Amino acid sequence: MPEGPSILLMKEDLRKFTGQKVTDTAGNAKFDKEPLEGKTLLEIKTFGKQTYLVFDEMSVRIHLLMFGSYSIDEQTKPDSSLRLALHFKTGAMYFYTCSVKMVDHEFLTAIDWEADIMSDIWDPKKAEKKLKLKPQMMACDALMNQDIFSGVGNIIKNEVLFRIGVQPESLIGNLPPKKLKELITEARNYSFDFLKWKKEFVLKKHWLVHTKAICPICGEKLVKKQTGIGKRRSFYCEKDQKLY
DNA sequence: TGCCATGTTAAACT
DNA sequence: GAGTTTAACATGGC
Repeated sequence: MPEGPSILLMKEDLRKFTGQKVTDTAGNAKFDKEPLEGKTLLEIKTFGKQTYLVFDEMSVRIHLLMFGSYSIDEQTKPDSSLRLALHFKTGAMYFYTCSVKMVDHEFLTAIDWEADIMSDIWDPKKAEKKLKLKPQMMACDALMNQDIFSGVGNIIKNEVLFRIGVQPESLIGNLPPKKLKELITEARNYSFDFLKWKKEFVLKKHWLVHTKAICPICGEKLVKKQTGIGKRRSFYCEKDQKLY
């Protein structure tokens, strides 16, 4: 389910509940849910892969992790697996298999919202600055770094690196300035392509290297390898992606 | 059936 | 105590 663009789609789905009062809560989330009852959902904010349901004094932070899911109005899974449900007059939202936490307003103000790859206020210059501070970082780790490219996940990482012809283990400091800029602009571009394809249910169809075996450019076999700090799988072409 | 994966955090190490 | 590595969590698809 969850890379940044998917989270944005979730926000769209949830949006109809903003301005409404919580009438009831349920789920096995391990915090006291009662204070939410009677509170008005003021706003829904997303930051990368995180979603914040904003109430007057507190916010609920939701992270779908690897397998999280949600549904609207109709509960599709058994009670026992329900992490959190918020009921409203007109329906309800349900979250499963996810991390749910209460956070205070200071938590929200501490977030660097300009680091969100999907945001209107996304700041590529800022990303560039952050990258230049860490020349020893591998390109694959840079893209997965949620403080720099909040919202980018492993799929986006692989596809972006292929698009710009950079081998995942290339060091940021070795990239020519032009490539570094491409890395930043394509991270955002691809995320919006991802969003569009996801909406049309054709996301997988557009993968060029992720989970693939053959390079779409030269027809050679792709390399599949765990790379970087997170040891996440990378798919790349040794011919068409240069190691800097 | 068993393995693996769109992710993060906390515990357990050195 | 710091920095680093491993484990835990949990579900669905192949």
